[in-house]
Amino acid sequence: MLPSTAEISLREGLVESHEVPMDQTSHIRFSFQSSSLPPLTCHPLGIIQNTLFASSTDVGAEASSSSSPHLKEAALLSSVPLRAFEAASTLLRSTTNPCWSWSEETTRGPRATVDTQKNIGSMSDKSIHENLSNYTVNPKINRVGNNLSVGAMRMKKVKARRKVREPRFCFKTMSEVDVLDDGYKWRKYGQKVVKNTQHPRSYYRCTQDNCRVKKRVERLAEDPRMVITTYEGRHAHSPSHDEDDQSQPLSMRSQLSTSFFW
DNA sequence: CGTGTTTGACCGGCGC
DNA sequence: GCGCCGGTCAAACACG
Repeated sequence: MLPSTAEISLREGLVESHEVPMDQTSHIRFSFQSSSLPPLTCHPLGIIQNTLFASSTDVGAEASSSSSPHLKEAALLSSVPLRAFEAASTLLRSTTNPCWSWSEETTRGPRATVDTQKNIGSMSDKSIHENLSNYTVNPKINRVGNNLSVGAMRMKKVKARRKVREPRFCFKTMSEVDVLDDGYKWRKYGQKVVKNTQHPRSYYRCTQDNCRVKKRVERLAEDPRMVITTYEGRHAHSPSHDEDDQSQPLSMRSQLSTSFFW
């Protein structure tokens, strides 16, 4: 079975060629046709997290001072994060590979409190996407009680502020293992059996300090071979493999982390 | 002993 | 107001 390919024009003069992996263990290959850079490979989950959530500031800041041509290219690309996101999205949508599908939320804003709690395991891809993209401000979030103490009111305000919605997307893949290696290190903090499903939902948090990214992992009710991974938040750091390389020069580290950015 | 997992309790939002 | 339910906490536990 040959990999499906797609070419997406990220911006004028730069075309990427992608190969979508045929199983959940292989990686997407990026080749920059209009540059002399060698092809890059990375795991789709890593791509999506870094592409979807990468801002031009955090990727670009390191990259601009880096001697790594890949990171400089990444900085260039990250100046058009939406296009890059569209590219990755289009690629994964267009593939006929049955192992991969995803649904995403492209807008950012205050977190809703209703739809986030729906059982996506029993939802279709379409309804998952609709739910994710239909989040709106819940007016109750900003309401503070009239007869609360100042301290309590402050707590309420803190809570309201914390209700800022993190970007999230869910990703469905056919896999025997529940937790796919996406390059980041996770700690499990809960497991719950949700209604009308036989399989429990697991909750994970990124182990990195000051990183509040979470993910949920569950099996699709209708098809237990499918794993639904829902990410919430955006990593403010490189994947955990790189931690061992902190003693190395920046340029070296940049090169090592390149495959996770692009 | 440090780190990660398990699991019952608890909390808060939502619908009725 | 109350009950349901998803999400989180944290103590106990397992393991290297």
